[in-house]
Amino acid sequence: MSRHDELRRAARETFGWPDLREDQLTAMAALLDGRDVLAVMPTGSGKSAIYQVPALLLDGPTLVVSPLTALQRDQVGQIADSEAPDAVAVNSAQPARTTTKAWDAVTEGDAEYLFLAPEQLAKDEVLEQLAEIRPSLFVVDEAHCVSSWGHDFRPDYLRLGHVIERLGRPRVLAMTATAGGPVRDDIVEHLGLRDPVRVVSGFDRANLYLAVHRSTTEEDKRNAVLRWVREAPKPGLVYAATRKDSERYAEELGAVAFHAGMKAADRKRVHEDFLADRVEVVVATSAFGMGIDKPNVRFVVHASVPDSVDSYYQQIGRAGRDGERADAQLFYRPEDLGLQKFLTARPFDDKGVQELAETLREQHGPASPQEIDGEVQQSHRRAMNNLNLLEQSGLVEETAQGRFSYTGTGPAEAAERAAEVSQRRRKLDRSRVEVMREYAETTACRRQFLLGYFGETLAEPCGFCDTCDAGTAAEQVAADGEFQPGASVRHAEWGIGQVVRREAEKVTVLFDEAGYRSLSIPAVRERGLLTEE
DNA sequence: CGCCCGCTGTTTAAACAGCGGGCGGTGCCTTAAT
Repeated sequence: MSRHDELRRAARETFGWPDLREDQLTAMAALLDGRDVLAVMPTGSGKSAIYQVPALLLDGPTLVVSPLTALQRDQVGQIADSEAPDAVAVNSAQPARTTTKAWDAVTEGDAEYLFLAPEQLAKDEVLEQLAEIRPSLFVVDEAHCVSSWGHDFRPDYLRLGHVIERLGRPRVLAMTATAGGPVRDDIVEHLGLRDPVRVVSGFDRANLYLAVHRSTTEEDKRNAVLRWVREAPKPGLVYAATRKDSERYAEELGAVAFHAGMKAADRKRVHEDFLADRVEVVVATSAFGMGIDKPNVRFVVHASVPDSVDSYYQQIGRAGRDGERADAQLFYRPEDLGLQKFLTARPFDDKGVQELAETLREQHGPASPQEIDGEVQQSHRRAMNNLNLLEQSGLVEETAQGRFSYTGTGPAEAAERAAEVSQRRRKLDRSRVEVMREYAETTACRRQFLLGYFGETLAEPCGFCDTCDAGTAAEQVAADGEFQPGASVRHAEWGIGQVVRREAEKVTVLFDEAGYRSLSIPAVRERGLLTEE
């Protein structure tokens, strides 16, 4: 029996799925062959199947790294409802007794799927247990978190590559619905994927109408948001930039707020009420979203720009999953970009890096991250961020299984090199905010813009966005063939990059060092700023 | 970087302008105190 037939049969018999799509089969077969896989596929396209089915055919349990305990609970429940072998979770949100049972089930081979957050994998005793179990498949769900959270908010995401090594390098599957170029690179690099099979499928959401409303004053914008949402078909979702704003809009709209400052019970209730159509409109910060798979969301309104096109696309992707018309409306003021720049520009922790470097240098022999964490007067998050920075600076190396040593000279060098790494990151983050500006301000086709950002091309303006309606999209189609998306270019100051977007008079390039930059074509021509490689 | 809120001072004494300080988003996990 061919690999594909074998997979189809397992899918049918165990999960009751009548057939698998070609891209699912490609990814699954690659895993059976022992390859690493990066799957970038829209939500609702059966991403989970990609690990659930091959897991049945591989010896040894499957580890699934999942960012939220709520998601873990949902997925465990979903598998329990099928004929598949058992799934369990290990996290702090469940009673200790449940966790003990979960470990027993996995150790004795009674459970096939084990869900945990990356923070669990930062603990030595967890790694020791897992190493004995010898998992055959390592899955990173919502893998964009590696990039969006790993660099500061949840640094354990950036350490998963080491965890994979430590576990004897099982094959790895990284899955996400949204990832532009740098995010994909981040995932591949930090998970240490080896020549991964990349399965990337359709980004276009043709039933989403895309539009941007520009306002001059804050007050005008507020009123425009309120007016639009009041008149729109429901249910819908409004994204606000701050907690306070989400509450204010919610009150004015007679809607419900959702943000991370709320009590867990309240958040749970809002989530459930929205899914069950008991609440028509939720006004949320970016906390709301992951795990929301509701078919009939008629609009996603942004009352403020998010921090990147990646986030924007992720958020508007929650609208119109039933395929019916839905709206993605962005209410834009350039001033709102300031907040996103502030939020993505966390200061470099000079003292912390020095303390960590000093501690590492004085230790006897290589140490585990947990031991290093215990030696410094810093929170886990700070310590791991600083360890990650030192590692990216080339000053820390894994010199024994799961243990790390300092290879640099003094703390001064450490601080200097780590600051450079940190600054490069910040530049990229800022440039991603700038691309959000470009989206909001373009007169070209918005869909062509979004798809281009994710490396897909749409030959003609889409005819289903505000710029197409206004007739400006057609004017922005470049008349010549120079600097087309994908072309490699070189800039005197910013070095090597790749064209991600071309308009009639403008080109946007993703530079390896400087992030996203937009250049005017006349200036480029006149001063010979860019050369195609 | 820009807002909002609260304080000050002004002035058709109850409300309003002007100014400055503080604040702003994502979730694990842990453990101590009720």
